[in-house]
Amino acid sequence: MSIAKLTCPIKKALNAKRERRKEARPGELLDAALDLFVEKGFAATRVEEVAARAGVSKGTLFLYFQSKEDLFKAVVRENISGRFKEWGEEFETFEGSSAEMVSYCMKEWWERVGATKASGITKLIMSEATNFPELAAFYQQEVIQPGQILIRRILQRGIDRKEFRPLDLNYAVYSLIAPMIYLIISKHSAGVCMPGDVTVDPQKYIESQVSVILHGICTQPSHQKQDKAA
Amino acid sequence: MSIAKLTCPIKKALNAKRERRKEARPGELLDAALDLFVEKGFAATRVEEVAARAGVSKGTLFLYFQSKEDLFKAVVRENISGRFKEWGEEFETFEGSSAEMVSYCMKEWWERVGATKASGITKLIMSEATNFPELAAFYQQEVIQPGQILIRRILQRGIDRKEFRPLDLNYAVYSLIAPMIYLIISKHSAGVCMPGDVTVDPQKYIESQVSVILHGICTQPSHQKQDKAA
DNA sequence: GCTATATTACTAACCAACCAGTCAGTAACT
DNA sequence: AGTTACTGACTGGTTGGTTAGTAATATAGC
Repeated sequence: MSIAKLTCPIKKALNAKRERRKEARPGELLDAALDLFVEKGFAATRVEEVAARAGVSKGTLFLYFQSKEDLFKAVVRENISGRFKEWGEEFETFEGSSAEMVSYCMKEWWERVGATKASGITKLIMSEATNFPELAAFYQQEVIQPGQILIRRILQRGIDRKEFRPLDLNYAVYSLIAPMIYLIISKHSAGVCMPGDVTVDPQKYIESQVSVILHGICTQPSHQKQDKAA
Repeated sequence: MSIAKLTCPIKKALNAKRERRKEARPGELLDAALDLFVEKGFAATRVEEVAARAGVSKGTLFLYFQSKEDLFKAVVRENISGRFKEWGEEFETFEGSSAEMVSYCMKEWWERVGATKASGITKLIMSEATNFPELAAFYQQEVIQPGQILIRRILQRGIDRKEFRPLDLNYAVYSLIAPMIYLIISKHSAGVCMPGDVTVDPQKYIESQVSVILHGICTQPSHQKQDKAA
């Protein structure tokens, strides 16, 4: 039906070269999807726009990913999952005090995750969890749980060594998590969290948080006398 | 055009009584809108569903509110703005130590705001700020700024009285704000933030946070020796 | 090297469903 | 008989996903 319409012989003659690059397409689509998901969220991102940014048509996208949700999961796997193995290993080999460890982890986390596009995915999940429960469950299992386990191990180490006072880990983990998540939300919420007239520097923010937390959980002040110069 | 279709004489004869209640409509619509905005977010909420829950047709909603955004702003004004006057007055008349004040404020905030539907609006704004910049600006001005100012005053009071050590207020405010916002996000994110297998009690969460924070900012332990029994 | 044929990566028109906002028309009040 | 609160069909626009059809490449035969 409607054969005549199917091809537009006039067309944009320039750059209309149709390329075949089966290998490169998935990666390019994932890059484009990450950008757009972070920028606009899951629901508000149009698959056609993802395809356009990757330089292909919408049809091609559905050739490589079964659905929009499938595309999203692939983005998560590509950009976030799999980092925890590396972090766990770093935990094992860390040499300093537990206070130094907390400080180191929070600063490194910012550099390696918080400051990157990947953090936008975390914010997206918090935002749209209720509307897309399947994605939420996926992320919970793939990212949140491993992350919490790692943080518990750090605190447990400090308690075992008597560097931190006894803490209920079920709640104390959030003393580290909450400020980090808040920083992410701030970064991706167009200045709603932090007023634009007072510029907040992430590094200083983290230093301030770490300082309060360490004062709050260490047994002796001496334990947290690390880096004053930063 | 198409006059015949315009009325269906058969119709659902039962409960099809058309009522005229000009006074009650706006309030009922605002209640319904609050529920649905909190439950599904701004973009995902359908104005027709809001109207249906309020027991009127979509057309009636647009009789009372110019647009969906206008409806949202009305919800914010109805449920959140205007509380700060009352809070400011409480600040003036508070008698205890600043540590007690911090503890009192955070617990009261949970009861009066965090635990109510109103907190869903805060989460919604964080989530959709980038997609609806006008709403974000509105909320920033109407809610966030007054809130931050109040928190600064509390911390400044502690510093002035030498109960808290000297703090850079531009960053220290977030030691109080971040855990509260994180609690809100958790509450409205279908268990993504806090794993379902470990039940987290908001009261205990706040106690834990307050404990760490006060250990972290007080000059002497004696200053924060308030309520052990809770 | 050149043409014919087969394969498949890719495209874009299309569909069905959805939705904010409008307005001609209806019925409940005065 | 007039006023107006209220309705619901309609418009114009959007979007996830499908599929018939197109063109770039590979291979074979000469």
